[in-house]
Amino acid sequence: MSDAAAPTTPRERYRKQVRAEIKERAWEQIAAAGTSALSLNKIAKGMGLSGAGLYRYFTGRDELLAELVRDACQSLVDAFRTEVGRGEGDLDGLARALRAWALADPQRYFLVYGPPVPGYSNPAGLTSGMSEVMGLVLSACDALPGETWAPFVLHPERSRDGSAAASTLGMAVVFWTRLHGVLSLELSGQFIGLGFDPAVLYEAELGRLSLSSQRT
Amino acid sequence: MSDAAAPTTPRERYRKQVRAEIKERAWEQIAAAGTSALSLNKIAKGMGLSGAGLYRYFTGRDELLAELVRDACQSLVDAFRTEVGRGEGDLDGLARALRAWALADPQRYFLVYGPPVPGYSNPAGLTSGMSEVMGLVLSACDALPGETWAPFVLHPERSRDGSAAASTLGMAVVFWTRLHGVLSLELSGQFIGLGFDPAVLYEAELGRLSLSSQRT
DNA sequence: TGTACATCAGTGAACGCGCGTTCACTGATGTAC
DNA sequence: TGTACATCAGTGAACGCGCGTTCACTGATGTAC
Repeated sequence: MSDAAAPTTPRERYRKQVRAEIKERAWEQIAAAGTSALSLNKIAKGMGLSGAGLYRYFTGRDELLAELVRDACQSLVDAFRTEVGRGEGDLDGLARALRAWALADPQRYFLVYGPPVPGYSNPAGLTSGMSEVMGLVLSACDALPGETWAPFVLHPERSRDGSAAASTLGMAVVFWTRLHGVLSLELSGQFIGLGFDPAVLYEAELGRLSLSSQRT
Repeated sequence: MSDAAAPTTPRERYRKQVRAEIKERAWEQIAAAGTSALSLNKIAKGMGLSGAGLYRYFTGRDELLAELVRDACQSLVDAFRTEVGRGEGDLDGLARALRAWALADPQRYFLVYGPPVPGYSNPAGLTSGMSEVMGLVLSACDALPGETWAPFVLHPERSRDGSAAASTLGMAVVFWTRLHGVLSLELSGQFIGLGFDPAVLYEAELGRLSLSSQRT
């Protein structure tokens, strides 16, 4: 919790603080009406600033958006790391952390895993945070008790080179796509009125993942 | 292909034609830059009309958007029905039709199954077309050779009332969420640069669905 | 400790833009006698 | 077949709005001697 002993002047501290509040209010806007509703002017007014004042802290809308995406990724990494730190870094733990993180702010989830935001190219260079997320999922898959993930191998002809990682990687992708399938439909409100309990669906898919691993 | 013998006056025919062109250009805009980029004025200019001219055909942006959503649903229903008509109404046929339909216009897919569009409330009343889509998937699940879908039953305590539909319904939901998981991530470009072939992933998930059914 | 200067947060006005939408109006197309 | 009228497609100008962004400027905060 304690900040690093970086020699921060009062001004630098103030800048960080204001930048943080700007981003906080940006998240509120996004949570309320989606990414396209993000308005620099409204953020400024909300903080008692003139619209132009924001440009002391961000060079423009694009930079703000880029940093929001980065923060979103980092926040997911943190959630996963916390889970790992508590000794819950197995597939179940990560899956539940993922769902909790997504439900806490659906728009943030879609900013990372949703359709590309019109003005910005997020999937261009895979965010460094995202590769870490994948790495944690891979670790969890690797540590599973099941003997083989053969059913999830994608390219059998490629796994011949002795790399046990091929099946693990296939497993991780299935983990990702199946949970995303339930989660994104839930966050989109597609289950409303259909009588399904999204939490049950999610746990059921998760259980089926673990089951197929314990089947020797 | 032949129109119904409705007594259409030339004017009515012309109106339908212009409305159709408006929607066509609207789809082009959405395909190019997402739903939020839909601009009535640009559509009008593109057709050589003044911006105000559009209001002869749509009461406003909302009505146009609503009709686009309806058309998108109907188009998916048509794709499914065509597949059924060709005798390919099984799970595999529907799944492939779904993917082809999605790839033909990713934004259209997201308009139906994606995050709610800011200004419009699509999932309020389940579109009548969507319930038909679900119906066709249910039929396909029901016609599967497997003896039981027990692994997919969601609420075992509820399926005690002899309704065999409980397991079928669970199966249909899993069909939906798993394929959506792969498809939506593919359409979002999330697989780019990761070395996966989305088509292979999709077929693999589909195969696993069928496999678990053939296991007595 | 006090003065001179540089740095920087924030203002207010303006720019150009595109949006959805309204309104009074023109001109062509269809209808009724 | 020709005339009088109603319907309706489309225009052009305007309204109000909010957007991102720039620019010259003010006033407070920090720094150097």
